[in-house]
Amino acid sequence: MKVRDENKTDQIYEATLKLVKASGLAGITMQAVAREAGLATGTLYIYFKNKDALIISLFDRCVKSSARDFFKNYNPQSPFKEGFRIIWENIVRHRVTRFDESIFIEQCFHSPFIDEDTKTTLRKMFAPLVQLLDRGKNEGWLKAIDTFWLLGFLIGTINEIAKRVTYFNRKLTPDVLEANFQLCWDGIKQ
Amino acid sequence: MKVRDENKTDQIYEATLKLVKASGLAGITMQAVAREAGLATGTLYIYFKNKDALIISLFDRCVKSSARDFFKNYNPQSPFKEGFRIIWENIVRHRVTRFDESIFIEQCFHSPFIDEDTKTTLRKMFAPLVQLLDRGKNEGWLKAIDTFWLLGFLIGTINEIAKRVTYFNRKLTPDVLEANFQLCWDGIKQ
DNA sequence: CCCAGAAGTGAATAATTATTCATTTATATT
DNA sequence: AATATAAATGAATAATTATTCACTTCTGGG
Repeated sequence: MKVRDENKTDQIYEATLKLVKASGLAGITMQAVAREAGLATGTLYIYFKNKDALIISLFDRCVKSSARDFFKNYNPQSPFKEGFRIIWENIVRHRVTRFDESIFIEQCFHSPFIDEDTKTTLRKMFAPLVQLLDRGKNEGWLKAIDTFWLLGFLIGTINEIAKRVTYFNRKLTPDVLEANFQLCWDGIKQ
Repeated sequence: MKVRDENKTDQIYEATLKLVKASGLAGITMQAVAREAGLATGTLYIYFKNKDALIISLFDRCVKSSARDFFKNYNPQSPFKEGFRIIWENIVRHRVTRFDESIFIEQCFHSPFIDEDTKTTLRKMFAPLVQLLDRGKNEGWLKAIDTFWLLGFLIGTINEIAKRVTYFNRKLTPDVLEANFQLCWDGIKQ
């Protein structure tokens, strides 16, 4: 009996991400994904019920991958600024190195594939950062602005850093990282 | 002889923007656009050669609409901070009130419809802001960080403000505007 | 008030894309 | 080594969507 090669799931995911990065969700076809993954079209349907299932399942994987990376090495007990810097850099690095995932998530957000519930789940991903920001305000580090806007401010700048590194072929050198951190930090600090 | 109703072009544009906002470029069909615009499918082909032409033409209109709004009431001779505030607020207001256009431009950027040349054109849209930021650095208002990153920082936060106002149904009150301006300004200021 | 000619229509057709399935290939088990 | 069973294939089919076109509806000019 031939056994299922679970690597193929990843091959399919990576092929999809690559194509979405290159030409968006609108440009995706099952044939293109199969070709990119080096498989026959029919094979996709062994691993996924249909196109929707593939997209939704990949979306889920991307969200989990983000959640894993964002709070790596973060200890909620550590001093505020230290913890903040770790999370900030984690998110930046993740968005840059897995830019294809970020684009995919962004595109899914405005697509017929993802429903409102799933969007809500995604938003919960930032919960530990929200808590940390609240703590930062209590400890007097941060401006007394609604955490909702503080978080948006941070996410916005980080997303744009990732776009610029990718589109303009910039490197994420320590200098670049430091300059951008300074921009963020001076923005939110009391 | 029946004469062409140029309002229809706008009807078609608005219908497309509405649908893209609701379910992304991936979800767009000519039939859906026609239905949304209250026209027959065939009518779309009187006003546009085909789907690609519709998308590209709308993209162009959106870019022009942005360029018009971004630098409204801006006088390059006025004091730095004053000019900066005007442009900043123009962009925020435009992104919020024409959020559908922002989403559309963003989605087109990652789609098979828009080519590299067109993307380059779009990026030139910010030229007057780039100049102002350079001047701000010369006059000692801003941090000595590559204008490339200063611009990215500002665009990123503004985009996220627009997303949050829209998705979470917030109002762009003077308070909200002021708080977010403070975040941006404190970030970039020397 | 008629007519020419273009706008507007939507069902028919063409093109593209998703999905299936008969067949082939591979490999665990005996 | 033979068998059984599931993976893998890709051409065939189904479904969806873009585009056309024969026809109808307007309306400006005569």
